[in-house]
Amino acid sequence: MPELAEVEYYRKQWDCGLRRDVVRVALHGQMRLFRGADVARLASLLPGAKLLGSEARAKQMLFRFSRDLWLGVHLGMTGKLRAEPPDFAPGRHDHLVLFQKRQALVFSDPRMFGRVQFHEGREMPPWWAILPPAVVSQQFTAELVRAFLQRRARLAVKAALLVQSAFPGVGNWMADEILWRAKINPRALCGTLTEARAEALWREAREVCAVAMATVAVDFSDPPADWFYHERWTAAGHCPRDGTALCTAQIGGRTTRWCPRCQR
DNA sequence: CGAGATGTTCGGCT
DNA sequence: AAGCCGAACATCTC
Repeated sequence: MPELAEVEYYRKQWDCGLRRDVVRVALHGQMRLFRGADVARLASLLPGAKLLGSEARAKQMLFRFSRDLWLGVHLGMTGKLRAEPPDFAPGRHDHLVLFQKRQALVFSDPRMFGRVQFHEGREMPPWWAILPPAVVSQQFTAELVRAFLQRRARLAVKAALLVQSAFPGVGNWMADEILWRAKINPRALCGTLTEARAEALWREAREVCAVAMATVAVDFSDPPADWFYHERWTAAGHCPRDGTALCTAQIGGRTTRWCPRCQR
């Protein structure tokens, strides 16, 4: 589930733990989720540290603690964050739980495609600092998109939208939404897009991200009623613009839906 | 019961 | 050699 706006929503689920100490940590340290992380140090250092702040970027989150400790979380396909009462008993899929006096901060992920990273140091972790500029930011220019499309000239535009180094935070449903709004066929090769279409792609990417952040990210409410989003889930989906039955195919390795009439 | 799921990474092929 | 594609990861749901 988690793309850009959903990640921001889940980040806030741990806000109730801000400015409070971690008293105990429970984790499934042997799981794949913790690959590359020093689990022993995480478990020994976090108790006694205070949660000071958090931030979401693209599909990732960073939690900052006192004592120069940092926790990175990627939700993968099925990851979630939530808060539970302080006497919470972790279930099978609750792979990391930070117990505080008044609540337990829980990270769960049944499929375990997510990831937990642990960093010690005054500076934010290097893997966080190198994330590309957000799609909604000033630095995300039409020129940047145009250059990327040229570099990936032989790649289907749908697959291009899923490249995180170029469109950070965009996932499968957002990619389909962007293409529908820009009226671009998902199979079109990046190198064949006219300048005007490249610009439309850039503009709609920003718009979809901005509106998702204003709706989904706030309370997990649905995007606006006239979005393609609502039709793309249903087997017999129709184009919100012209009523044409939607096409379905695997493009860029992912299920893709589009309107064969207005997306050329 | 089989197929597919809103993500990433790796290995093999061109 | 860069870049593209499909498979793998592990579990749940429809």
